[in-house]
Amino acid sequence: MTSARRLPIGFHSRPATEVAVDLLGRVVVRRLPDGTRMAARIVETEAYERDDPASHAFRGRTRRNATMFGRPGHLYVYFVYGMHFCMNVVTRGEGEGSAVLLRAAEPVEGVDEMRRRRGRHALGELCAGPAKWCEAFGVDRALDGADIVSGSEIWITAGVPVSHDRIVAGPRVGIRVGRDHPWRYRVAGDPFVSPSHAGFGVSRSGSSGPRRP
DNA sequence: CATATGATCCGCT
DNA sequence: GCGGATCATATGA
Repeated sequence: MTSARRLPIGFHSRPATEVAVDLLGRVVVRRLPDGTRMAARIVETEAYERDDPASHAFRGRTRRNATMFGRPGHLYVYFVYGMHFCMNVVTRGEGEGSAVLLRAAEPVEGVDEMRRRRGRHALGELCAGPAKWCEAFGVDRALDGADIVSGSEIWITAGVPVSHDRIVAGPRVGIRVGRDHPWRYRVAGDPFVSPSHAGFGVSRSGSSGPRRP
């Protein structure tokens, strides 16, 4: 059965690649100011490590990425493409600039609220992508820096971890550098992952298929 | 101050 | 498969 126990600070205080794998199967819970609850099971993540040229933190601390350099166990939310938000979990330790991007999830609670916010009905289109998920959950700039270990706006419960033999890894998407690292993780065969891109997935012709973490 | 671009999504072809 | 939407951020003049 699913555990509703909240993940402790020690869970987040590890390398982003480790946390990204371990987050699969966990459940993100969102509580709106009016008390409405939403929850979704994580099926896809990406790790952004220290000294990682693809990371927002690579060129040092700025106002935008300041949360990434703060304490682990907090939410880093950023705005992209003039219209979208994406959310990350800060990992490792304060000042390190590591984080895990939450990319896709299976809706498990508050589905009607998600549908209202997304303007879409299909379950598989509510949280299948980082910006879609943020829209469904009502996550925006106001949640940048939120404490997910002890806060009451958004947190993560233990859920049911996914065994390593059911996890596949591939290159991250939407980046121009750092493609050599297979730091995008997903639950193998899960219908709620984000749409596949070139270079990731068994359906593509041979060259760079999925790998174990 | 000016400008290029992005850890995306959606609709159209 | 492709391009438009739409603007904060970063970087260079």
